[in-house]
Amino acid sequence: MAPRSKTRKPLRAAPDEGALERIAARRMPAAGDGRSLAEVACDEIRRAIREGRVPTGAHLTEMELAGWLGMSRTPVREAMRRLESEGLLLNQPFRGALVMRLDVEDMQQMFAVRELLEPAAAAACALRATESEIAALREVLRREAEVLGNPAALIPLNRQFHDLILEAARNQFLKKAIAAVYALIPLLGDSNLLDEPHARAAHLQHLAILEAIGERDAARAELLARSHVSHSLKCRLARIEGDSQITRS
Amino acid sequence: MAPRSKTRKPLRAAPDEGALERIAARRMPAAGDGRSLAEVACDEIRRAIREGRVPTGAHLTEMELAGWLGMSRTPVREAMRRLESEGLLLNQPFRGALVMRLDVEDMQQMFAVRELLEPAAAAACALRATESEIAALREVLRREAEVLGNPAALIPLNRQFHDLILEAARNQFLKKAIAAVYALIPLLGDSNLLDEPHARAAHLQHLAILEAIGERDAARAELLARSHVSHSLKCRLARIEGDSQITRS
DNA sequence: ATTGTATACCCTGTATACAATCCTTGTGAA
DNA sequence: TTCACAAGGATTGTATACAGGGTATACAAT
Repeated sequence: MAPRSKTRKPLRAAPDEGALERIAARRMPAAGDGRSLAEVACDEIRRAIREGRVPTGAHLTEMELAGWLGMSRTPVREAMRRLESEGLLLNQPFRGALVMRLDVEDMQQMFAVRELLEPAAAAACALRATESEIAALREVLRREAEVLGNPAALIPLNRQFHDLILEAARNQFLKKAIAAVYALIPLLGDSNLLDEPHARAAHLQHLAILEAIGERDAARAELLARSHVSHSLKCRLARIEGDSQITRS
Repeated sequence: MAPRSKTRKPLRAAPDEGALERIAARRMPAAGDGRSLAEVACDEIRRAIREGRVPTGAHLTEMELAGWLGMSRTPVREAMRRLESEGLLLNQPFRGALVMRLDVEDMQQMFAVRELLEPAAAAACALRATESEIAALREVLRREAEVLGNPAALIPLNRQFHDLILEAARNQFLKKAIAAVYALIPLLGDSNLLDEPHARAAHLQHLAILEAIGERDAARAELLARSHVSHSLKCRLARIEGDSQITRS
């Protein structure tokens, strides 16, 4: 089917000089921890974007990232395609990719959808969560209370709280829809939870939501979740005066 | 930040011997129509799934698909990763991929989320659509009326109607969330619109929704869109007695 | 000085070679 | 008979080679 004329050249004809460094820097597929290099690349790039080390609007090339991450273009390429489909990168055919940029209006759109989806998840959770799932939620909030001043510990717990609710809502499509929105959160820059007063407020809201869930009061859980999202947006907007990655429009 | 070592080689130094065969077997990236092979592969596989030529639950390997599509593993791999992230394929590390399978409960979950998102889109559309967008919607429905018995023509128009509403809703995140859900529609098998009575009913519902949008009545548009989705689910459920790809649980 | 054209270069898109991993299966011993 | 374990095959994960597209720049022509 492919009448290619094969002037088969040995691909390994590269001169041996530098072979030592090669071997020393040998990378196994799925190195060590079972994660593929493509996954590593994906996470690294995402993290760099979230931390602002790669500014929004920056131009990225496969070779550049491959050099930075110490791997070949193939897994980098895969990672870039994935980030593109998540919406973090904007691919320009034959010309590399741009780091997506969100303005204030985009952020408001994002929160508008979150105000739709997260309350639905809370309500479904109130209806369908098992007792052990509710116990797990309580445990997360108990630990959350202990680290309100420590964002590095708090942020994963916050994430876990939301993930557990979503899991208990028993709807893979709700999960997918929310994931599609959450994917762009790295573009928003620093989390609200870096600010301790807001962290305390958010924690209290979590407690209230969980209480409603525990009482199987779906309507109240829904309402509280909506105001939780809405409060989070207000905090973000208030902070935009500062150094956020979000461009003021 | 680009530690590229440039061993600048003359790219034009290719010897002329064998040039004829090369030209005969020429493969261009982004062949002809501007679409990359990876995109072609993605669409082909998706289509094969939708049409049931690849049954749900089937096991796929990269080489197999590469052979079928007449291209190398690289673009196929890219396509599979994309379809995996859409949720159509389930990747099993080192073991290939499975075509995802939805049961009735999954379908009900999907429609539950659509009942949340599509009414929101209709409402936002009613608030924000320009007059020319509304005119475009009218035009689509006018053409829809003419092909109610011709699914091949009807289905793209139906899609266009929903896309135009989504576009007019002016919310990229709503768009992303709905896209995440729609991505799995190919797994549902045959469209409801193959059935002319249902096509007529759906068309009438479209007209009603558009009328509400034209009158800028967001609440009514929302309500009508919800019942449109709900009706669509009922039709799907009624058809599951038959030959659907959906497995009865 | 400005515009048209050729050319060189960077980067992507694709193919293929190679390495690592997983699963299967067969063989041996308890 | 059953379990442990090793060898082998199948398939993915990764690296690299190569061709083609897109753009900028230099040079020529007006």
